[in-house]
Amino acid sequence: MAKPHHPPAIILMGPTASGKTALSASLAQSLQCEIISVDSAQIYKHMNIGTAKPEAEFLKQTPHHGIDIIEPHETYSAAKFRDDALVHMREITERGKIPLLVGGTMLYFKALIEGMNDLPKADPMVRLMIDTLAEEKGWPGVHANLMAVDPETAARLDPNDSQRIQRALEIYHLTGKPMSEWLAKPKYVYFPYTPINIAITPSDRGVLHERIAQRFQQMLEAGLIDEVARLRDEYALEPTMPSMRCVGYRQTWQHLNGAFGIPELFEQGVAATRQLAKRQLTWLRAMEDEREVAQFDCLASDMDERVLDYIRQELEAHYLGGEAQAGRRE
RNA sequence: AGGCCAGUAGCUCAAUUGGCAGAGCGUCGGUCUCCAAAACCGAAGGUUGGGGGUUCGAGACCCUCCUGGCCUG
Repeated sequence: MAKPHHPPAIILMGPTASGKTALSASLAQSLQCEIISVDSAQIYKHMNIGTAKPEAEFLKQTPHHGIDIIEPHETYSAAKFRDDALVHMREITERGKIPLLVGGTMLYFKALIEGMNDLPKADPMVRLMIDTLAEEKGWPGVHANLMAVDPETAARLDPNDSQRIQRALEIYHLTGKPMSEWLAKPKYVYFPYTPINIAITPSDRGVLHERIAQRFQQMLEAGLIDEVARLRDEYALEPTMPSMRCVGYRQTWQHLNGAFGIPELFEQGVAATRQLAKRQLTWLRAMEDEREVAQFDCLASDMDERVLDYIRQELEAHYLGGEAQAGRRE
């Protein structure tokens, strides 16, 4: 049986403030590629400063996808990302270019590459209903309800895990079947590409923390507070919306409400970013255990060249080496 | 110079009448199937400013020194 020779896709992962954007700009100069942003915050229009979007010039000279695709009051999901990304990847490949997926939203990477089970999409009405229930009896109480209809899922969830309890209950309400039953079915995996997995991680967390503080300071100087104030004026936003729960935006929202002054806004914003970076690094460690991921130190001065060398070497191996690659199948 | 107040985890602060030094935040580790920059779980961390004393037992009481703040001259 002939193995399919899938076209390449570069998977570039890294925590916030690790230099992904600069690296991708550098790679785009040497490779025929288009960029797909794998970032759950850069999807929002008008949220530019706090999400550290690439500069206009870079956006213009290299095609980008997945940036500025929804309004701040709208919602997105890992499943939508997967669908969108697969379309972009096919089109980019058809244009004879390489898709360069860059970002720090690790669940999106996982959803794209490993696929997802066929589950119903989010239903705002059902979620509202469950939220109301939670206000009455608390999440442990809702967890008890889940235990009655889907004991298997309830058992693996903490009684305070609001979002996952809600999701599990939502699936039950929508389909009449417990989530555990849906997850037991085989997962549809479709990723017809040869991934070149790259993780850029800091050899020294302290230095990353310094970068994070520096960058947040720059965001404040660039007008982050004004950006959020304007968003609040122009859109009917709530602090519970995903866009306003983004790192930096949540804290600025609180500052605008008078919860604290700018020094504390800085401290809290920086701390939230550090926590984000920590969770991203946890994801990366787990992913490295499961598939081949080349690691590079994002603090090294020659990171860009090293990554480019690695990519060229991988591309050659896949294309000239002939003997290739088993497609990912499960 | 004299008087008063304070000093406890990285930070902000708790700790009946002297009775096993705690919490929140931060930090670190982890979980993750349609909100994921989200949500959740766990862990580490202390010579209670130093030294001496009283006591079966001191973060607390006594003496002394150090540091910071306030008041007076």
